[in-house]
Parts: sequence; structure tokens; C-alpha cells
Amino acid sequence: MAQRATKRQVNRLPPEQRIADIMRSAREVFTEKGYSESLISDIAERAGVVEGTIYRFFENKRDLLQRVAEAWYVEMMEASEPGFGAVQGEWNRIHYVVYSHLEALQRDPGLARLVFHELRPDPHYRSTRLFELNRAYTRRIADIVREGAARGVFRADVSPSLVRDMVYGTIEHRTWAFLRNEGAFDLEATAREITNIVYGGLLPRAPGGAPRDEILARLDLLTERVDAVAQQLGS
Amino acid sequence: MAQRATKRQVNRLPPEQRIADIMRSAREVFTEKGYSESLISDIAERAGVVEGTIYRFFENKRDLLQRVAEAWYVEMMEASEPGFGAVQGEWNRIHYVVYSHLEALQRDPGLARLVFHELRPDPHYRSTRLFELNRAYTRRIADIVREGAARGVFRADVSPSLVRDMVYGTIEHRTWAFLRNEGAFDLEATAREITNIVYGGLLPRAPGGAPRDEILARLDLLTERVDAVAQQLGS
Amino acid sequence: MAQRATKRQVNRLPPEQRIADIMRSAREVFTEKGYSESLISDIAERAGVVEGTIYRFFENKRDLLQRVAEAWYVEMMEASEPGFGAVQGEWNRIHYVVYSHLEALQRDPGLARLVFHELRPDPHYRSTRLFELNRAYTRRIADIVREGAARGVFRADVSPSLVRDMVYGTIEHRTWAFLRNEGAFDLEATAREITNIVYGGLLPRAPGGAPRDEILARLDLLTERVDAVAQQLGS
Amino acid sequence: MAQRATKRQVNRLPPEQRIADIMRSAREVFTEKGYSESLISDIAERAGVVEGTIYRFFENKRDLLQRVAEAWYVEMMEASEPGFGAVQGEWNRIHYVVYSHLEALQRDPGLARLVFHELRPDPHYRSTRLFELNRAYTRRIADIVREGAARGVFRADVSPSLVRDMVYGTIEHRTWAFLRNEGAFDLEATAREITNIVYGGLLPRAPGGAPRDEILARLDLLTERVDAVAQQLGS
DNA sequence: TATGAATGAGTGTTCATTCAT
DNA sequence: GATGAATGAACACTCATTCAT
Repeated sequence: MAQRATKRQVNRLPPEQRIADIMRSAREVFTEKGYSESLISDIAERAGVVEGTIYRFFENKRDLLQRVAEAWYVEMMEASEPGFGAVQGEWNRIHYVVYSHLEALQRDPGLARLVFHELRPDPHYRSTRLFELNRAYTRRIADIVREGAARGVFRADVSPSLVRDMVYGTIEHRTWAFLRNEGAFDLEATAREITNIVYGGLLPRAPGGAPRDEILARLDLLTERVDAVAQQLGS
Repeated sequence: MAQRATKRQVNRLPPEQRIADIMRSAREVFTEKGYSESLISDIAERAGVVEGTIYRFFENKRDLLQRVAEAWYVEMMEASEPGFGAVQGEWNRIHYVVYSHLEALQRDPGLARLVFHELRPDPHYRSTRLFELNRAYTRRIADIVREGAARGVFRADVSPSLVRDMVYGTIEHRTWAFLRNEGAFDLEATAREITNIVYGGLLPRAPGGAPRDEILARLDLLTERVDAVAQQLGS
Repeated sequence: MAQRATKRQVNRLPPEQRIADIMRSAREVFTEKGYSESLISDIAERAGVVEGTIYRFFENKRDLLQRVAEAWYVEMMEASEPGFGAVQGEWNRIHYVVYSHLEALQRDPGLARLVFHELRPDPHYRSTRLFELNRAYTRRIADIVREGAARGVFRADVSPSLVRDMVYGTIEHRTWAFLRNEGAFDLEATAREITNIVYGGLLPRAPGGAPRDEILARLDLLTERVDAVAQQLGS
Repeated sequence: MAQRATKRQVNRLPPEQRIADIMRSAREVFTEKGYSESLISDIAERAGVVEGTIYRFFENKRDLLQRVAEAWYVEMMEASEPGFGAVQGEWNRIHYVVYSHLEALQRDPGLARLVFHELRPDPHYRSTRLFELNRAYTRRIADIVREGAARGVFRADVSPSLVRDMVYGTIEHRTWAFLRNEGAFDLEATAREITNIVYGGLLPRAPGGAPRDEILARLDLLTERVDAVAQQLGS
């Protein structure tokens, strides 16, 4: 009889392997084309499965993106966690966090773009595991600020969460051109600059703490006095 | 094929009026629903025109969004321009810019969302008039830094553009929840906090000491001299 | 955004069946309404599928038309191929081709219209499979001419491709009114007439190649002279 | 007071001039871009008028095309009319018509394309003035055939209208590639070839036999007589 | 479990034509 | 007569998701 060729190549793999394949493939495609330009069929093909299989492991396309992004956060945390404990000194600790994050962005600008432009703007972002991961990831800055304040190195009246926003906001704006594939950035210099300015903003100022215009006010006062004296002399 | 003849209600208006109507309507709809959920037909209806009329004045839906955003920037600049010149002192100037921007975001969070999540991520953003407007709009921070450095108030080794990224990055991260309609922010407090920390980061630091101490020292010196003069006179 | 979930009635059929259904339906609709008046949605409905299914098998509306036309050509070739080999004699062979083609036009005037007015005018027609099919289909006329010339039945100085253009050009002009649904044509008579005139134009003329009436005129002249001489002699 | 610049440049021209301008412009645009790609606004601009003005003189875009095509036919007739009367002999007369038409196509392939692919396929073509013009234009072939038959030069059993279809059908198919801008054609050779084959198809054939047999038979006859004479002379 | 064919909603854009000025 | 701003209908195509096999 005619030997019929098997129509399908059913490749039964352990689920973890399948999931890993799909996520790797999805990360590739999402990174290359962005979310909406990515096709499930493309992701499936690269992973060596068919569309339907993806839906066995992921709710939908969005969920797949979420999971890819979550994995990236986990990866970033695992990459920077080990060394962190050993770093001593406020400046060094801030610098470590900033440097690590910039390094991660440099490694995976495509993923960063996805998180910044696709996931974060989502109306439900805040009820997302990604949001939680991000909080955990960014908490270290707030911790450093708190500890620094406790140790008297930093001013106590600065909101740790504000510093967190400042650090990550600055990094994000600073790396835009790069994330858009429109230029590189100098990892070392950028990390140092950002650290310097943030650190400087946290250092305590003279007791009394009046902002500089108070000083200027006092200068004005003083000037008046001098003028008064000068007038007396001129008379 | 054959265009069907139908009754028409032609309502001839000056182009400026039409454009204004359409942009107002587009701003409303875009703000309410976001870009992709907005329908041209909806915008047209609210503006009291038909779809085709919109395409007389705007290339396409995207162009309409651009123009709305540009107008917003112009509006923001006009709103904050007048007062700026009168503000004296570095702290006050930074605070003015931060406060104005926060105020604008508070007034139009929808537009901010559009710019941040729709327009800025666009691959061609940097060749856009909006990009130019944004540069003009954000230049003031860099100018303040430069002038402050020239006057010796600020450290000279800080990149003005880094400060710009810091200011706007911080503001953006700080107001996310609000832009997402998930909470308000305290305009006064936020402006002050951001200004304080940025300002603090810019002040020169005495090697080993707080920067303002130097100022105080000089003040004291000056005071001594004045007192000396006064004494001479009084004697 | 989110694709809405709806109940579905999936009806899995072998691809050949689906394609056949769609092409049959498309042929109907295109034939009835012409290309631009035909709606994909209409074609889909008659084929018992949804629009999307059509796009699984056909690139776009134009491609669908192409494929329908190609199938028509294949059909025409299959219909007239078998008998052709058995036909003997140049006149009969030309007549067979002409007759078959007229018969095909009579059967499917709508398709002919589509090919003539939609597909052939297309700027890319010549790089089309339809063009190839047409060449194969019309080659027989050229072959007949070539063979006839080789056998000495036809003049050797006639371009086979010109005859092809003549045959199909004549048929096309002759059947216009019919293709336009403005009258019928007599299949037998038309085929005979066209065959006669074409055949007549192919028969060899006296060597020397002067046009035939000139030859006849000179023959008359010569005859007269001969007669004159004969008369003189006979007298 | 400020001198206001005149908003409009009303250029009142005699209607004939306006119409001529518009038709010239329309002929240009239609010829360059084809019917459906041509924009009324483009035609208007090139003619130095606005859209509305065109509609004062032409019913609609289609009508404009019609009128342009009609003018072309009139032009063709005027171009070939004068010489025609002077041409003697059936072959020459057919050749004159064929040559003139090929020449016209060569001059204005764009217009030919428009007539062939846009106007003629129209369902209402036959109730069109263009159709009438075409009939008048192509009548000469039928007339030649009729006259030739009356003078005994052509067979009497050939339908003049069939010959007309043959001539114009052949010309059209023969010049396709050229009309499509995909190659040139040799005016002289093409005209001669087409004339030859058509002419040959019209010549009378001996009843029951191939036409050249008649010539040969008469030649044999004549030869016999000549031989007879020769014999007489030789005797 | 895996397959992959079938589903079907949803909208920006064009441009001939009109008619108030 | 000329202007040109306003009209508005009309439709191909995509692709995430499902579910019968």
C-alpha cells in the first residue's frame, strides 16, 4: 500500500518548554515590531507552534505581552539584586541602582519601549502584577532615601516616593532618543550625572533650612542698611 | 460611480471659524476617548460639519491630533509666558515653571495623556512641529540653569538638558496616577517639593560642607564690615 | 481594541470546496454586476462564508477576479482542446477555433466583458498569469498559420501573430453588441464569415506579390494582346 | 487706509475660449492619468478656472471625457478626410484608412486608451454621439468594400460591416502593447501587413476552388493560346 | 493536547458635485 | 458669470480569537 506521510508533526513537549519557547518568540517579535504590529501567527510560527497553542497558555495577546514584560522585570531584579547589598554609602547605592537600570535599558530598549508606551498607559495598569513588580523594583530608591535620612546623611523632609519618581522620570526622559533608536547614551557618564544631581538634592542644608530667597531677602535688608549708612556719610 | 444628488445645507463660514470649531470638537473627543477610540464622524458631528470638511483642513486623523496638541502647547506657552519675566531668583523661576506645568496638566490631563502616550512614542516625533514646540517650551528650565550657573548661584558642572529631563521626567512620573484619572495631586505641595529637590541638587557644594554655609560666611563678613563702618561714623 | 467574543458556527470544509464555492459565487456576482459594483460581502454571503474567509484564499478583490478569469480560460481550453486535434484542413481548423471561441463568448458574455474591460486594460496585465493563459489559448491560430505556410497552403509571408490579432480582434469587435447585452449573434454564420475572410486572406497569391487585382488587370491586358496577335495570325 | 488686495482674479473670457481651455486641459490630464485617476480640481487648475466653472460648460466629469473623445474623432476625421478622395484603387484606399488610423493612434495613444477602455465599455455607449462619430469614421471601410464589390474587384458575399470589425479589431489588438506604453510599432509595415491580409480576404475566389487556381487556370489557358500562336509562328 | 480554518466587527478617506456668495 | 467651501455616501480589509476535529 501507499505509505501515507503523516500530516502533522505533533511534538509533545513539557508545558514549561512550550511556554518558554512562546515567551522567547513573543519577546523577539514584540521587541522588533512593537505590540500592535506583532502578529500572533508570527509569534506562533517562530515558536514552532500554531496559534491555538498559544491560547492554551496565555489568555490573549495582551496577556502574553504582560507576561513577557513581567519576566523582564524579574530578570532585571535578579540581575541587580545580588550586588546591591554589598554597596556602601548613599551616593554609591543610588549610583548602583541608576547604573543597573540604565544598563537594563541599554540591553533591551525594545522591551522598555513596550512597557513605557504600551503597558503603562493602560487604564488598568495599576491593578497589574507588572505594576507590583515595578513598585518592588523601584522601591530600593525610596529605601535608600529613607535610610539615608535615618542616618542623617540626607534631609528628612524629602518624600522618598518623589525621589523615586525623580530618578526614574529622569532616566526615562534622558534615554528617550536611545529608546527610539535615535542615538546612544554614555552609560557611565549618564549614571554619574544623574546620581550627582539627585544626591545633591538630598543633602541637608544649613539648619534653619530657609530656601535661598530668604537669604536674598536678608541681603536686601543688609543692602538697605548699607544704603542708610552711606546716606549718613554723604550728608 | 455616479455621485448621488442629495439636498444640502451649505453653511459657509470663514475658514478660521471652521478650523476652530473642528479643533475644539476634536480636542473634546480625543480628550474624552483617546485617539484610537475617537471617530472622525463623531468629531465632525460635534463640530457641526461632515467628515469631508475635516479633510479640507486636516490631512488625516493623525494630523488633526497633532494640530490639537500643538495648539495646546501654544496655549500653555502663552499662559505662562507673561509672568515669567517678572520672576526673580533661581528658586522662584524654577518654581514658576514647575507650577505652571503642573497647573496645565491639571487643567488638561486628557491632552497630556494624548501627547505622552500617542504622539511622543511616534517614530517620527522628533521631526515634528510638536517636538519643536516642546523644546521651546522646556527650554526655560535649561536657561534658568545656565543663567544660574553664570551668576554663580548654581554649580557650573551640571548639564542643563539633564535638569530639563529631570524636571519634566519627575513631573510626569509624579502625575501619572492623576493623568490616569486615578487620584488628584496637591498642586502647591507638588510644585514646592519638586522645586526644592531640583534646586537643592543644583546648588554648589562646599567640599565637605554645605554650599550655603559659604554664603552665610560671606554675609557675616559683610556684616562685620558694615558694622565697622557704622561704628566709625557713630564715634 | 478588544475583539468581541461572539457565538460562531464554524463549518469546516476542505479548502478545495471552499475555494470552489467562493469562485463560483464570485463568478456569479462579477458577471452580474461587473467588478466595481460587486461587493465582497455579497460574494461571501452567496458562498456561505464571511468576508474574512475569502481573504484566506485570495489576496484581495482584484486577485479574486483574476483567479475567476484564469479559471475561465482553463475551462475554455479544456472545452476546445479535445476536438481540435481531429480537425483536418486549414479552413476547418481555423473555423474550429473561431467557432469554439464564439461559443465560449456566447456562454459567458459577462466573463468576457470582465476580461476585456477590467483585466486586460490593467497596466500590469502583461506580467499576469492570465496573459500567459491568453497567449497559450490564442497560440493555436498562429500555429495553424505556421503549419499552413509550411504545407504550402498559406502564403509564407504572413505574420502568424498578425493573424492571431486579426482573428481575436475581429471576433471581439463583432460580438460587442452581444457582450453588451444589446443583441445576439448568429454563431454559425459569424464563425463561417470570419473564417472565410481570414482564410481568404491567407491563401497564396501569384509569385511576384503584386496585389491581386493588378495581376488580374495585367492578365486581362496580356490576354487582349495575345488575342490581338492571334487574330492577326488567324486572319 | 490699507489698500486691500483684490481677493479674486475674475477673468471674464468668451465661452468658446473657456471651453477650449478646459478641453485642452482635460485632454492632457485624462491622457496622462486615465479617467478615474484624473481629478476635476486638477483639470480646473490647469485650465486656469475653478471646479464650478467646468460645470457651467460640462454636465459632469463623464461628459467632459465624452466631449474630449468626440473632439478627437472629429480631429481624426478632419485629418484623414481631405486626402481620401484622391486615392484610387481598392488596396490603396484600404491602406489609406488603415494607415491614417494607425497614425492617429500613434499620435494619441492616451486618448485611444480612454475610448477603448473607458467609453466604449459603457453600457450606454451605443446611444452616444461618440458612437455615431465612430460609425461615421469607420464607415469608409464598409464603403470601400461595397464599392469594390460593385466594381467586381471584391467578392460580393462579404459583409462590409464584418470587414469593418476586422480592420478595426485587428488594428486594436495589434497596437495593444503600444497603447499600453509597452513598445512601439512600425507604422509603415503594420499598415501594409494589415492591408494585405484584409485585401486578400476580399478578393473573389473561383467558385468551388481556391482563388489562386483561377489565376493559374487563366494563366494556363493563356499559355495554351500563346503556345498555339507560337506554333503558328514557328510553322 | 494540538491543530488551523473560520469568524466578523469596525472606520478612515476620497472627490464629484452643488450652490450661497 | 465665477467662485470654492461644503457635502456625504460608500466599502475593502485585518487579525485576535474560537472550537470542531
